[in-house]
Amino acid sequence: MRQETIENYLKTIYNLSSDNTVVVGNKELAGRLNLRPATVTEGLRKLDELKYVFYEKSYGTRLTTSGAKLALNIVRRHRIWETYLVKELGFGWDEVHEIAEELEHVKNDKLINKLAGILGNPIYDPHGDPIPDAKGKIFKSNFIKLSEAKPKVSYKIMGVTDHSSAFLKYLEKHHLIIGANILVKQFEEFDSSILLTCNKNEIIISSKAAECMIVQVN
Amino acid sequence: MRQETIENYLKTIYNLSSDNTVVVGNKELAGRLNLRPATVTEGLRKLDELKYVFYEKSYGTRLTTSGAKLALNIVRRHRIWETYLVKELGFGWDEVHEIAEELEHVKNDKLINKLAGILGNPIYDPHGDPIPDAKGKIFKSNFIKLSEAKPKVSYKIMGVTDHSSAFLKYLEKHHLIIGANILVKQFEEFDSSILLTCNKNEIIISSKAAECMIVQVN
DNA sequence: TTATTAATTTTGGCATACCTAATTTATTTT
DNA sequence: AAAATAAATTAGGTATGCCAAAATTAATAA
Ligand SMILES: [Mn+2]
Ligand SMILES: [Mn+2]
Ligand SMILES: [Mn+2]
Ligand SMILES: [Mn+2]
Repeated sequence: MRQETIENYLKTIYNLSSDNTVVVGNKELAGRLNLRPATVTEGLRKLDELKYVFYEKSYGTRLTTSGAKLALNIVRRHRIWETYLVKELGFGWDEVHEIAEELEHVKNDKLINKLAGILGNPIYDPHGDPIPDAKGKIFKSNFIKLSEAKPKVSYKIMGVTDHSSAFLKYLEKHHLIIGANILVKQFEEFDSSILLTCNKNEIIISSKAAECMIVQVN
Repeated sequence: MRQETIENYLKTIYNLSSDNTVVVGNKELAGRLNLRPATVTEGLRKLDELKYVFYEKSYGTRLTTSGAKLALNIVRRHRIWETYLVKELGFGWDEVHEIAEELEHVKNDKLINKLAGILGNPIYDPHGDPIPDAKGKIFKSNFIKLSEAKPKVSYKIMGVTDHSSAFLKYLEKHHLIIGANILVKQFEEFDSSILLTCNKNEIIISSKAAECMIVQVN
């Protein structure tokens, strides 16, 4: 298997398995990788042979220790590059994901560690995602999705789970950036939309948007 | 054809054809690309169909205008990255070529132009190779190989044509770095080795090394 | 100019990464 | 527990990028 293919599978399995607690299904994996389920079945069989995953037919897939190690490494590269592009090269947080998708496959630990060093070994990337350290250790936090927040509680925005330019630009337009403090006023029963205040401005957020926002109690 | 394959062919043809004046042969191209001649024959047929090259069977290959344009773009990316790695990230000139071989395929003009801007739009890379500007324009110089120099003339080292770590470390050990002034004392008839002075030290250089050093009359 | 040698191309194959359509297996609904 | 639906797998196929060995063409030496 091509190294880039392996890396994309492992990274995606990692992102879907929330810390290896959930087994990943073929259909969802196929969707994320822009492949057909049949293709993914083949791919997983090979990754299983390479001992990167435990693949149980018709059931699901988990990363092995070595698979998780590689996955964490790719995730580190991706997030370090995103951070470097934003902090050192002046890109917007909405334009770095695509570039990092390519840069993450450049294999050179010295390079990544140098970038990380220049950045002061950051723990979070521009989207609030935790950056594994050189050993693969990741800072564990107790963030929740905004869609799971409680009314009348004040939160701080810590991250996003959708990295698309469209979504990030939308957030920016409403000043819903990382670090911003928001007060959840109420949930609309009808469509689960949320009324909240941010910088003294009231705004209504769709449940879809709230699903993609990560917050922490203030 | 995969984009990366195309880029590697075009870049290599560019590097072998000295400004498109020489037609490139299959055997040499195969050697540079680490492929077999039979493979290159196929590849060139496809590139010809894509209008990136003029490929004349059993004769040789030249870049078309569009092929040259793409080639220049890859060369620019490669050399900008090499320069950035050395100047901004603290790598040695002997360790950047391999990394740049990967980074050069990351396609994002804004990124390259940003790096170039930070560097002050350099015209030469760490090995003395000219860097095409964003439009593909290259600064033309009248450098010669040290092997073609004349005795009793003083030169300045302007570049190298071998980017291997082994060669660059050898040069560094003898202070034969870019910008250094040397005086060619004499050519040894027997093996074409060169006796020269650099920083008041005498040193003998093999013809093989001299072939890979680019100089300019002082 | 005819050998001889070197470069190039052709032929036939192999492996990888995909796909669609058909089939099987698992999960929901009724 | 059937029936219906959804997910996963298998079977069969295409396109790409590579190779070795044989055949051809071009270049060089005799
Ligand atoms: Mn990203
Ligand atoms: Mn990110
Ligand atoms: Mn180089
Ligand atoms: Mn260079």
